Amino acid sequence: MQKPVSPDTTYTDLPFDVFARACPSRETLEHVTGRWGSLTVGALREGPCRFNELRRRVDGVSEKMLSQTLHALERDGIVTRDAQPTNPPRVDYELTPLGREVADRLLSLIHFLEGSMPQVLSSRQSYDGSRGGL
Amino acid sequence: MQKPVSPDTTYTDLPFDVFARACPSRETLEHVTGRWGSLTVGALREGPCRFNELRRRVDGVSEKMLSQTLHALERDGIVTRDAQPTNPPRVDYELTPLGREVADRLLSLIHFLEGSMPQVLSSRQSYDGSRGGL
DNA sequence: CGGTATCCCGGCCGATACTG
DNA sequence: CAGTATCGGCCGGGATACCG
Repeated sequence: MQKPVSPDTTYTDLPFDVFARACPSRETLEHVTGRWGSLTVGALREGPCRFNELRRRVDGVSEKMLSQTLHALERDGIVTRDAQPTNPPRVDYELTPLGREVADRLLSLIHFLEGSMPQVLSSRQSYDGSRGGL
Repeated sequence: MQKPVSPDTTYTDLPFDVFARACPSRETLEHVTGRWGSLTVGALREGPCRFNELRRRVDGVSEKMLSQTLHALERDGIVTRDAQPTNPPRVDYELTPLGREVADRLLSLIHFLEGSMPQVLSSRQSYDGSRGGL
């Protein structure tokens, strides 16, 4: 799966291949598909959102992890952060055009999986049953 | 994002919503998008594959993690395992029809991200630059 | 409201050794 | 070849406290 690479070239010169250990695309994929990354990007697809509203959309995320997740996504250019210097402070997060493309592909996967859960749960039962019965 | 749920119903009666904390679809999403799950499913899209061949396709994965990942995916009905009782042993892994659908959506995301890496890397530079320069 | 700093535990994950 | 078993570190991530 890895493409050959001559020793003195860097990955930035080459097509990016996520299957290669050293490729930076692997980091971005992990930011986007990580435990909280996928849900955060998916939730933002519904529109711009403030911090605590986002926390409510992504059920179960802690302040710390949401903050970390948003910083990583902002750094990668998936999300923009708009902080207004008002009191009380108001910060809006929003997907970039790049982020919207990512979100659409992610949501396609998410919705497909949600729709496949009956099949998945049934498969789990067979698997667990055949193991327990041996 | 979470849908209201009356106390005495279980999630299996309801549409599955990955944004709700207790929804089992969240586990499956994590199996499929996890650090090694996404790469394993993506690699298997190229066709059936034996264990060590798969290890080579997914650069950097350990035996232990590949084994764990494959078990979780098999349990969820994403991957089939075909063990032939020969010597030396030969085991082929293959995507199920469900797995192929998942893989296509995953690869759509992966290929999009690979193609967006110049933009991502440039965004990272701006982000890091504006932080370092303050 | 919208965060950051600190503490700390569980479990992810790599390394190694062993089995059939 | 295709795994399983065990050990240990390290870090993801929750809880809490605190700041502007």
